Amino acid sequence: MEKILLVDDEPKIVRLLSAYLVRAGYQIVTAADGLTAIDRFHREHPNLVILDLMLPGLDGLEVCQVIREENDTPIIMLTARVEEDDRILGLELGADDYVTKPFSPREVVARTKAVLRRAHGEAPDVPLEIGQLHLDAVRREVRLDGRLIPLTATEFDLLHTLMRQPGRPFTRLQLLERVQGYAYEGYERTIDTHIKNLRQKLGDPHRQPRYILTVRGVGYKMAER
Amino acid sequence: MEKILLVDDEPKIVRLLSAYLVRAGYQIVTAADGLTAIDRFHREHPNLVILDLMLPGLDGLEVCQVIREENDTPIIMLTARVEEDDRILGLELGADDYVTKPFSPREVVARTKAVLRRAHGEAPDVPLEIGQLHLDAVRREVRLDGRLIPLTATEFDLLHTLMRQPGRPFTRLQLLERVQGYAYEGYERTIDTHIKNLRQKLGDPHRQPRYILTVRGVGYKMAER
DNA sequence: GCTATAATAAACGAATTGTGAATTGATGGA
DNA sequence: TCCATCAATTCACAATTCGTTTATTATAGC
Repeated sequence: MEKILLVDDEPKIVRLLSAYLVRAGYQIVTAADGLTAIDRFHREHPNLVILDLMLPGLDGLEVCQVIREENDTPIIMLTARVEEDDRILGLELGADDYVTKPFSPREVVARTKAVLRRAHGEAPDVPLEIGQLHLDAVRREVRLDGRLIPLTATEFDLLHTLMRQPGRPFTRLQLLERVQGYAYEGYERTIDTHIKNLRQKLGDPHRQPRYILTVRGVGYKMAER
Repeated sequence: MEKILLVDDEPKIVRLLSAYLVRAGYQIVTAADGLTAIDRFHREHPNLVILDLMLPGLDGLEVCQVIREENDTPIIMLTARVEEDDRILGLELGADDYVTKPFSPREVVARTKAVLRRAHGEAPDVPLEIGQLHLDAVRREVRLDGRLIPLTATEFDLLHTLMRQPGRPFTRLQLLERVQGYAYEGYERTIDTHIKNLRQKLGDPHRQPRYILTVRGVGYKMAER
């Protein structure tokens, strides 16, 4: 699980962002001032730092510099509105991304994901192919024998997950998490319905399925070819 | 993140352009006179220089020459004079583009993007064509069945983004980023309204759209032909 | 055959999108 | 400078689609 160091002196913002980030599956460590931030950084070795520009004591820029001198941990800066703060103009942030206040928590989560993906050397969306079943992740299209199969967003994500690791069985819980995000709360058997619909669209009878195989007692898996 | 050196002696213009460029995702370094500009240039190694023609001390042309003698960093000139001479002179001295005052910040951002794209050897602004819909990125014109369709700047950028990769769906967040700049802060569904207006202008009913297709659960995409 | 697990169909409720209208902000001219 | 205009954004509500749940039937494995 990836660890994020969240540095802000406003408890309200820390609470809000923490909630969203935890929901998105990250582990959160917090600090309310610059010195604590650097201490936590050394102790915890976070995968990413979210840093408010204005902090008591050592401010965000200084913390940013200290971190940069040590390693390449990605940094996202939270800044006041650009137009109103001349300090920002011509400033070397040294950050990987920044978000201006007021921001939406969703935006911060989105940028966090993007920055971490970049940092990991994101896996490119290679076209997947199993038998006559082709999936293009960029276009979000699935073709069977060359014919376009219209899928809903959920069905597509489900199939995509299965096709990325053919032969590996996924539990319903894993599939639910993948499809609904980490903050799932629901009935495992929802997946069954999606699988049913997928099989129908793919003309894949459950009796002798060509593509989506049932793993009794576990969940489902993709045929290997 | 790309770094831009912005050289102008009018603080108002520096503030205005900085705000727009930061919003567009660039990192800004500023200078108010020619000598400082050259100093900053050496220190900061910007990816692009935006240069006012008239500067105290060393003027823009001279700064341009100095930079050109050293390397190929792209230069955009800002000029208040309208005479042809200056334009030609500036271009002869090695400026990659020029903008005459009074200019709109949007235009400067647009040219900045274009010049940097060119500098990276990326695809030039080729005319795009889907069915009877033609888009000319250089002239920022869109024609349907040969008739000019007047679009706002945002509508144009949105359509341009979609048309550059027909068949690929874009999320509202991706479109917002593209249209409002990197540091967007806003409501995703603003995009819906722009799409609605675009469809209206293109005579593209949402029920059986010819050009802009809705991808439910994802966003929008351009038809492929 | 018995039991646990999976498949299916149908009904309900939640989420997404389209749209008109109101609001805010920028731009240009008198 | 003030006003008129246009663009961009936000909001509210209706229409639609999709996801989830429930109930029932079918099946696999012991």
